[in-house]
Amino acid sequence: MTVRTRFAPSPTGYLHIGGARTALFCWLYARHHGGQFILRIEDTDRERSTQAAVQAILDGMQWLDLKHDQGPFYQTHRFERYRQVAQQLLTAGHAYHCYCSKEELEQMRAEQLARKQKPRYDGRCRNHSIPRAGVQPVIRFKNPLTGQTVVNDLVRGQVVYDNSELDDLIIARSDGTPTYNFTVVVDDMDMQITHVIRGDDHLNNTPRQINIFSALRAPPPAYAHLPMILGPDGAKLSKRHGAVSVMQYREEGYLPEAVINYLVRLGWSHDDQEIFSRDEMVKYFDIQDVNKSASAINPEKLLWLNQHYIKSADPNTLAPELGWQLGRIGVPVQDPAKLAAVVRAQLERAKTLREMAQASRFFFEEFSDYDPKAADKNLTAESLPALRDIRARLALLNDWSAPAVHSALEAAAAALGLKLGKVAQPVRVAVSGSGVSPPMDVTLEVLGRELSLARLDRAIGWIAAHTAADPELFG
RNA sequence: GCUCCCUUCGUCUAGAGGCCUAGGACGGAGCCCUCUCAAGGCUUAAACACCGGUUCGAAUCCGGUAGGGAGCGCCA
Repeated sequence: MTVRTRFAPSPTGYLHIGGARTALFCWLYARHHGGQFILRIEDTDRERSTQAAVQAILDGMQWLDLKHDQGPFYQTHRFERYRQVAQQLLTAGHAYHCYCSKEELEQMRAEQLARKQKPRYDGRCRNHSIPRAGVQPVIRFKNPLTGQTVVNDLVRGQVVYDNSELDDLIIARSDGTPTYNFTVVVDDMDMQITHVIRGDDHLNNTPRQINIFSALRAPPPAYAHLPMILGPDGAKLSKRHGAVSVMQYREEGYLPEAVINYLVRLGWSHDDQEIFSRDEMVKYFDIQDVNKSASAINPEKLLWLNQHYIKSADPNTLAPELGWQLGRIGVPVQDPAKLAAVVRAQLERAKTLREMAQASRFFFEEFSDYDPKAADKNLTAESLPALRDIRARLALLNDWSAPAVHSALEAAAAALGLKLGKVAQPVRVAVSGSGVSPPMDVTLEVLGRELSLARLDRAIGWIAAHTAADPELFG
């Protein structure tokens, strides 16, 4: 029997971290066993489901490179099938019409709560359901009254429920549309799902679903309920911290490889390994190794992984993403050929591509002002000779390369009897406008001769103007 | 309230009765390297929720307590 897993989101919002992790585990399990991964859109709630949300989910999965083998199947396209199966249950005596009004049910519920009981349908229409004029009945599933239902969960182990705890759930609303616990069973059965891997908020639904399976005389799939993902503060995920769209991670400059690697280690591990390639994940992933307890998101670790993947990426593949990030912060990229070189220069000093873009503005556009602190410290009368000297040496270079620039910097330092830093730092401020940049030699190489010399001239002029206006500097 | 689930450093985790003086990773601290920022290297602090039991021996097994979570809809 080939393994078939499914990811079954309801399209009421974007794909967030929790959903992505569920999708990843489903995908991994299928891949690990050479099986198939099915995407199913659970859109029976027509009020809340939107096409935009479907697209957002598809986009998110594509960005994370989680390809499904079949689907997407839409539950709204299968209403005829659900009607048919509901009828089958009715005929076989496993379901019945219930004419209770919503008000009646609400009252029942309130009374039970008042008596400190678990709210549940008391089955008053189960044996004598009396049609009421003008009332369209719902269909309820006849849950077994006695005995136990055992869920052999692949991550939780054996979980036993008394059937007396379960009530007769509605499988079709009065307007004829089917409900969640029913459509899931029909779909998992029809789509021959072998392993249901989902969030553990569904654990309590599982015995009901198993009972429907038996009424349908179909074998239930194996179940694996994944622990929740919590926000960094250990509280439930919220939009403030993590329950954001996975696409927002792209916008913030994360690589999909980093997000996937982060997610796979949330609730799963393989010895002490932290970094996993796709192939390694597929090879090692097993549901047995999934943890039972919820895990909190650790943004620092995600950042660390992201930096790891930035460092080890091919600069050429990152170049377009950096270009995109620069565009997002309003920096025009006239020379896309420069992007890969900038990536190479910044690889080790950016945790996200957005950070990289912010730190790389000066490569692509003129800065308006020097960073005041950096200028105060480095663009001074004292540094003027060094700047003039290095400017002259650089102008003479016929090989504008990092090693050549480096030699020039060293020569200038030696000639003036200064440490390298005393020459390099003023140059850094002159060409980048700030006190932080990649090493001077590669920065100048990437910047190019023309821009480098122009910015040195600008700085020399700036110092002249500012020191002249400030006699104190001459003591 | 009822049912079900969970509990190892701040966080992610290793650990299936002796290999545990509890290992790794992120983050923290310190040192080294260094033209800035990083990256890198080395060092270091930091945890078995609690109480009882079983056992020669328990982070590991059992029971209870406490804390946290989920579910209980004509939502999914």
